[in-house]
Amino acid sequence: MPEPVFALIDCNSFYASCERVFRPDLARTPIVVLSNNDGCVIARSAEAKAWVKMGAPFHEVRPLLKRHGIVAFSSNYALYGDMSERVMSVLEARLPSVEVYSIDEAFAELTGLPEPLENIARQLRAEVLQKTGIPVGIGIAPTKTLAKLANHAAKRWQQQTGGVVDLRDPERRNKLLRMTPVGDIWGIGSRLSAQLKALDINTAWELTQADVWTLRKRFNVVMEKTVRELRGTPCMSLEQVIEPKQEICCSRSFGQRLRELTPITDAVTAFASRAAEKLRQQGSLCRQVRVSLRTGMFNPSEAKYANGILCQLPYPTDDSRLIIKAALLGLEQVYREGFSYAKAQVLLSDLCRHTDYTPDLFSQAPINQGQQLMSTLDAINQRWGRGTLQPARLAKTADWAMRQKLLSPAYTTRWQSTLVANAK
DNA sequence: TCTGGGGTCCTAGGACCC
DNA sequence: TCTGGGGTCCTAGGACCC
Repeated sequence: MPEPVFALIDCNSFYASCERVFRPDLARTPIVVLSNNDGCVIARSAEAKAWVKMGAPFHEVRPLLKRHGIVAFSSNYALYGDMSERVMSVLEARLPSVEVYSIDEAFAELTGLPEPLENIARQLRAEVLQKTGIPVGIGIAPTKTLAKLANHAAKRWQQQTGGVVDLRDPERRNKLLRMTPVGDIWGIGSRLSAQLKALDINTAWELTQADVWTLRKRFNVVMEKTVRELRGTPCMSLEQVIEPKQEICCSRSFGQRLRELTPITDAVTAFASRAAEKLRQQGSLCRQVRVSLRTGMFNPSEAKYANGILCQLPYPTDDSRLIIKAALLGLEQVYREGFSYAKAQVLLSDLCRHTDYTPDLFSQAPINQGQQLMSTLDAINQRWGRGTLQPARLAKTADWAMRQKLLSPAYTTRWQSTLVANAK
């Protein structure tokens, strides 16, 4: 058996790069992309990174953006999702096994491909750029955790490396491990990093030198796997099968604070409806609906309140109407007068596969009732764009709708092409 | 007099990721 | 005025059973 080789392919400043593909005039202009509601900065082009921190509240950095000529965009997930599919198709066409890990990252196994792998990676990089306009970095290593690290290095020393780093050479690996802070490792967040520092483990290399069993006892198996992977022993494999999600969530901050129950009811109806749609998309049923509601958490002068409630459904279902009904019953119990609410969430849990569920003889589950209606609804919404058909109770213009003042056009979607066609 | 112990299931909460 | 959204895995501890 040949030693396994993993690659991590990661798009550079993905959301910012997507915006730039359709705005070549901004090729050298620093760009940031904002979270929903234009709340905070969630992506920065390379030039913007020097000036703006990740997660910085937009309203705080606004003057700074202006001062440095940084252009801001509201997030446009329809666009990013579409660009992501294009990038992944190129990878899947070229590589034998690909695991799409997130919207902008994929792992791949390069085991057995002809050397030098670095050349394959460089060609791949060029092809993705040429076909999609998106620049990527590629890390190569014997484990996923090390491939992540290699990818970091490829981005950090883009000029010197040409965006590709192969960490299979132990000497090169140790050199990099010694200069990597422990908190930069995949799987070590801020909490664990602080705890490790308290044990005088500051760099990735020091972590590889620590005793695995002690670490396992002090932390958990995840930590153990991380350490073993850093030492070069693969503990994680490529996962190509997409498992159905175990929870489905739809949550948004409102565009403005809401005090009255009515507009919040509208929002929760919309969130429940969207969550039910996702549920049907993956062919699952749910038994539980959790609704939660909260006020703003940052402003000290605002009265704070946060509460959630779990509603059991009488039988597993994917029917929007039942899910909305349960969510609204929950909302009534959670809502208190006198607060300014900032955000609501609908979470579907205790899921099972549609095909696995057979209602027993005496259950109250109606067989197939509403299924026809739901699939028609989904078909229309897929054909004409999300929200074409909605629950009747939803108002046309919503008080809760997001603020997205800086949204780019939907360059790539069918809905947009229809609009353009009509305009002609 | 004496008040077990082991296994399993479930849930909440903590930590992480992008 | 204004601070995202959507997930996963692991563990501890309680409930329950025998």
